Amino acid sequence: MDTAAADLDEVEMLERAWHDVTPAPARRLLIAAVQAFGERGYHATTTRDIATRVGMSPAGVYVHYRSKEELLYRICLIGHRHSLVALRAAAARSGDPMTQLRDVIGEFAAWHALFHTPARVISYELNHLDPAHLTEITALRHEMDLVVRATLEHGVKAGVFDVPDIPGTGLALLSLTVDVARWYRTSGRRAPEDIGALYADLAVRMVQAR
Amino acid sequence: MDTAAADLDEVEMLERAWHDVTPAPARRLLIAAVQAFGERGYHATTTRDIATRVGMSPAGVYVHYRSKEELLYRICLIGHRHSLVALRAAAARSGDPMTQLRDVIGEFAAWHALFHTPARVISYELNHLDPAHLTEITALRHEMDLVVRATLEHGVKAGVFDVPDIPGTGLALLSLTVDVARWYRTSGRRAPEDIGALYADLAVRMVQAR
DNA sequence: GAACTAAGTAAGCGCTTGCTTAGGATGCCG
DNA sequence: CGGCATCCTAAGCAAGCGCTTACTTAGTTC
Repeated sequence: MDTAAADLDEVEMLERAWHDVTPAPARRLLIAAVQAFGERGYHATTTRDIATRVGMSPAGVYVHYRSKEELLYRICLIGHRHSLVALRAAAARSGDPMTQLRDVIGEFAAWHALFHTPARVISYELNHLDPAHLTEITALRHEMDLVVRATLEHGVKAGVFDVPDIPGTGLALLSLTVDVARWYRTSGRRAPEDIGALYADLAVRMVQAR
Repeated sequence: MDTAAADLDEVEMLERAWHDVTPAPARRLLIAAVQAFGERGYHATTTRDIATRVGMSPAGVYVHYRSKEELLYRICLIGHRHSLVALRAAAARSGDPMTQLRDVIGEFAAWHALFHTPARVISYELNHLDPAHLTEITALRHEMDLVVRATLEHGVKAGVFDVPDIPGTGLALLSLTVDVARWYRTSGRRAPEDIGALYADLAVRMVQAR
């Protein structure tokens, strides 16, 4: 798979996933910001860069967004909301603890690969948010923690998981999936669903008695 | 444990671990850069900030380093060398595959917690290096990959590990340890050695037959 | 057609940044 | 004591940054 084409795929996916960001130029700016922030980092990205990516003048950004920070805030908000929706949907799919764990970890890992650029932004650039925004986003991140932890508790209560340290294991599982965004490359040899399958398998091993 | 005191501990550890960076003002600048880059990110850190942290004028930085990028390069170099040394020492400690795996993963995870600020810099800011420097550092990172992979191969060959996908599992194990630098807080409830122990346990579970 | 709205531009502002230059201070050595 | 090396400073430069302002254009409504 050609990398430029894969990047185009990610843009297309974002256009679809973020179709409710309107008007269209505002959405295109937000997606351009994701690309730029993901590639260069928030502070190394200029508003001129973002504007140029969508064929606007630098002042065009301010027609739709109050500031550069607002772009980041919006990205973090929509990115976390979407990943939480994906996570919760995966958790709700099965009542069987082992299947549930496979679904939760497998799909979350795949999500981080599929949307690796926004995932990178929401995981590594969020510290550049204004304090109030950071607090809000941190709370959303904590929600993910709770979903994974509930999945482990479910398995322990059902007597099929052996997890001596639920918070620690939950943190490790979440950590595994989140870090996919750092190392994943569309030019790499593993497709998102393969990563998901591998991680689901490893998660199951982590909760079983030795 | 008080956070400011713990940060001071990290500075002291770095003063000791980096004692061969001379003269002393050069070392103090490098450590100040680690703190600043770790807290704010490379691009959001000014040379004035770094200089001020060690009580120098902004021009003082250039007495010892050619550029801001050279600070980052040096940090990445020394950080990776030290973590590689730690990793290899852990791998060499035992000939028993299971113990070796516990040592490698447990101590690497603990290292990322203990030195979480430089670890954060070398994992998340390296993309801001000049291209030639980035290539060099990327090769060092690849060395870590090889150590972990060799550990898995050792166990598989000895017939005590069940790892269908060695590269993938190696990547996941490395990913687990590297991501400690992102989430670890000295104010958190887990000490580095506790994290190491938890991760060693999870690693062992990941390589055993289900 | 006039008024308004939405979306955008060109120009520019005030400030910041990484870095350079010219010079200074201190300590050491012959 | 003079020369040199080391370590540093004050001042300033050129470029760039996020953002503002005054204006333009196109579309819509009455």
